[in-house]
Parts: sequence; structure tokens; C-alpha cells
Amino acid sequence: MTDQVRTRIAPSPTGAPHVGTAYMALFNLAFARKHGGRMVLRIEDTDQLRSTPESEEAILQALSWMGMKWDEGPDCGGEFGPYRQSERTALYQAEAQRLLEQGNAYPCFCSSERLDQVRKEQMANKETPRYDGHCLSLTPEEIEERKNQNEPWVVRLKVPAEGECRFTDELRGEISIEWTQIDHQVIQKSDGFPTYHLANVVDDHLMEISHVIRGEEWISSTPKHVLLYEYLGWTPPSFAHLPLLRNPDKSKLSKRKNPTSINYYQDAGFLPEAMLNYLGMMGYTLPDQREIFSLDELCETFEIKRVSLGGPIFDVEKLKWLNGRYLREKLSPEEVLQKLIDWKGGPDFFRKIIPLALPRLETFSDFFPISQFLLNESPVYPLEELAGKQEPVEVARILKVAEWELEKASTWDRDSLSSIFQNLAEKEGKKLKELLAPFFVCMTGSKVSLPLFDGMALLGADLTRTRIRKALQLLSENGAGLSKKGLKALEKEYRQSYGNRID
RNA sequence: GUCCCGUUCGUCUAGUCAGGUCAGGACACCGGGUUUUCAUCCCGGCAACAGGGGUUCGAAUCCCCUACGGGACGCCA
Repeated sequence: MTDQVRTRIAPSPTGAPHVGTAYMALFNLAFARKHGGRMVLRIEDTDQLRSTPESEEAILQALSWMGMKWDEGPDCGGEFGPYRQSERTALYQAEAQRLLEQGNAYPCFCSSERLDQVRKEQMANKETPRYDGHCLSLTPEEIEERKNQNEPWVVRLKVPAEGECRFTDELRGEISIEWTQIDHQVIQKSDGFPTYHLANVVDDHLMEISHVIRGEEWISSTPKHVLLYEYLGWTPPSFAHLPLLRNPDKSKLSKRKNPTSINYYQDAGFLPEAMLNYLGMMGYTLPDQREIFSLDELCETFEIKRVSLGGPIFDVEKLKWLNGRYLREKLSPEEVLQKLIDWKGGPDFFRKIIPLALPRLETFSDFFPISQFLLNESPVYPLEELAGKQEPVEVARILKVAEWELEKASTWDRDSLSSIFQNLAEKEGKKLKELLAPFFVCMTGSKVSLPLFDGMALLGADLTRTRIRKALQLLSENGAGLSKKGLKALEKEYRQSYGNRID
């Protein structure tokens, strides 16, 4: 055990790279650098169902794009590997076994149906929903027998029945939570994989993480982690819980209300340095209060105690202002040109547009107007244009279903988009042409444009999805959106004809 | 509902740890100047210590209560 500072960023590869991940990474990195330590990147892919290699790749790429480097990780190795939890299951199983043997954990055979039922009843009785201890009283013989019958089972953490858990948060001081508030968490699932709680404790210990700097959302499960450290006979790291990035309405940052994918900002033409700088001023100011600073400057002067705890609202307007300053003050016109070309202003991107535009061109001057929607952040159009001849509410319905379907797309190209919409038309009993009308408007701002699927493919998933959400927003601002009830009904209907949603 | 965390201009925040310019900067907004327009740039303005009790000569700063906001309560992380 060294006394070196070691921090970690532990993203779960279950979707688009989130700005919140970058935010946490930034502070972990700054803290590690400031103290001459190292930052580890660990992939938390213990959710077999939702984790994908594509997402992992996208996250690593997005963080790199933002200019962050980690000292150890699945891509660059390190002496504490492997850095992917799916490759460390034996480690977790051994510890789970140990906890079982020590009597700190117990097997549970309850079905998820029963669990749901119990939860429902507890909610109805206004109790805190938690495991009722059903399997706690199983005898060793019963356990043996049920295991032999191949009944699926999980491992649950035994939690003290009374007293309270105290731990210190570096930013908030001492926090205490009654043990009665803590659920008998599942620490190993029936597929043999650990849940976050176990994996995170085992890995943080084995990887010699000295400081756990993570989001505020984890405060309430910290007692489980503290308990695990105790049961396993390990010294816990110090904890610091950072505030969460918020939507303008103060709720936790979510893609419904704000673009959250790092790729969105990349595709929309933001500079990574400006993004990083902006995130660095969320809940934090440098000691001298300067507001334009580089990653290195942040790292050199970083003091974690300066983090302020009120949840900062992610304000795209201010981000844009900052980005503008970078463009004007940090780059020469020549550099701007080069970056513009690398973005979407060069032959690579134009080459993809030409075949689509060509049949519609008479002169060169036709090119830019017709391709404009591929280069701007989002088109503007009046509501009437979006609704067309259809009922606005019906349009909202279709957009929503499409949003969910698009969420599931694992590949993003002309053909896969085409089949998604073919399927949509079929299920909705509409002609493709009719179905597509509002999508032309929300993607391009016009009823007539380049072929839609090619356009969406070039736009990329993030810009496309955001345009759909913006259209939905426009609709609801004008009283034609889905009501809460309507949304719920739609969701149910959706599940029946399209299957489960994944986000 | 229960528990936990939080609360300075509309927004990001300084000041809080070592009480004593009733509060500084930035975005946005408004006004003025430079500019053939716009933008940039420059100048100016608007605007906040959530409320109530204490402690103190004195509180944004320390303590308590209330309110409000957020988070957590999954075989998700």
C-alpha cells in the first residue's frame, strides 16, 4: 500500500458519453494531478444487459476528445488491471464467498415478482421500501436444497438492525445515517456478476484508490460501502461527494431537458477546451477567480475544498459565450479555419453531401442552402410547419415513439434508419411518406430537403435525437404535447407493440 | 412517504473555515460609445445573502427551527 494519491473515474458503458462523466473525470483528474497522484479509468460493466463495447469505446473517445488523459485504464493498461469489471468477476465472487462464510451476507431466493409485490405493499403503507428479510431465516439445509434444485439466487448484504453509520465526507463533514434506513442490498446477482456496491469496493481497495470523488447521488449508499470495507477488513478511502449538474429547472441533468451527450457538443461545433473550462467552473472557481483557464492551470491550482455544494445549472448560453471567447482569443484565424475544416467544413464531409445534393443542384449556389441543416446546430421552424396536416398531438405521439425506437439503434446509418422508420410506418399503420413529413421539418426545418435517412445519418445520433426532443418541446410549449397521463399510456402501448425501452 | 444533502443577483460564483467595506466578478438583460449593418470591443445600469429565532457591541459568515430545492430508496450504475 503506497500513500500516493489515486483517484478513479468509473463510467458505466451503457449509453452515450455523458457530460456528467466528464465533469467527474475532470475533478478526479485535477485532484490527482495536484497531489502528484494518478487517475485510473475503470469500466463498470457489471450490467450484462445494458453494457456495450461500443459505448465503452465512445466514452473513452469522448473523454480523450475533451483533452483528458488517465494514467491507467483498459486502453493503456497499468499494474492494477484488468480495468474492466467484467474481467474481474472471480475477484468479486471470492469476496462474496468470504462474506457469505463470515456470515456478513446471505443467499436470497426471492423472485423479482415477490420483491415487486413487497415493495408495492410497503409503498402503500407509506413505509420505506426495502427487503423484508424473507430469506434471512433459511436454514443451511434449505439453502443447500434450493441451490441443488438450480433455483436462481443472489447474495444479500447483512446490515446491522440498529445504530447508525457515520462517515466523513471531505466536503460536507460528518454524515450519519441510521442502519435501519439501509436496505439489505444485493451484492451479487443471479448471473454471478457483482452489483456496483461490491465491485466498486473490491476494486477501489485492490486498485489502491485513496480518494473516491463521485457524485452526490452516492451519498445515501455510502453506508453500504463503509460496511463492506469493515466486513472485508479493509480501510476505506476518503470520500468527497460533488454536486450534481442540473437542468435549468434544477433537476438532475437529463437528456430530456438538455443535451447530455459529449458527442452532441462535439457535433454541434463546440471546442473541447471550452467545454472543459466550462465544466471546471461548475461548482468551482480558481483561487484567483480567473474564468478562462486550461486543464493544466486547473490542475496546478486545484483545491477540492473550494468546490461549492449547491447544484450548478448547466447553462448552454454561458458555455456558448465561453466558446466564442476561445474562438476569438485563443485561436488565430488560421487555426479556426483548420478546426472548422476538421469539423464539418472540409472535403471529407462535403464529399458525403454531394451525392445527395447533386440531383437537386442547378448551380453551386444551390448547394449551401440545401445542405444548411447539416451544418447548423438546429433549424428553426414554425409549429404549423411541423404539424402539417396532422393533429399536433398525433405528431407528438409519433415523434415520441420514434425517439424511443431511435434510442435502441445500435448502428447509425442510412439502412438501419430506414428499417426503423419502415417498421414504424407499419406498426402505426401509416404510409411512410405521411409518417416522415414532421421528421423532415424537425430535422431540416423544411418540408423539402435532401433524403431524410441520409441526412440523419450524416447528422449523427446525438444531433438527430436532440432535434426530435426540440420538436417535442415546441409542441408541448404550444399545448400539443403529451400529458403525463398520455405519456404513460403511450409507454404502455409502446411496450406492447415495440418491446421494452432501453433508456 | 422515509432518510440524506443543499440554499448569496434570473444563471455561474467571490466572500463563510480564523464574525466588523449590508456584498465583488462573470453570463443574460437594459442603456450608451466605437463600427456602413450586425457581431466583436469599451463604458454604464439592473439585480442576491430563503424566512424566523438566538449568540454577539456587531452575522451572509456561528447555533437552532421552518420553508424550499435536489438526491437516494433496483438482481442500474
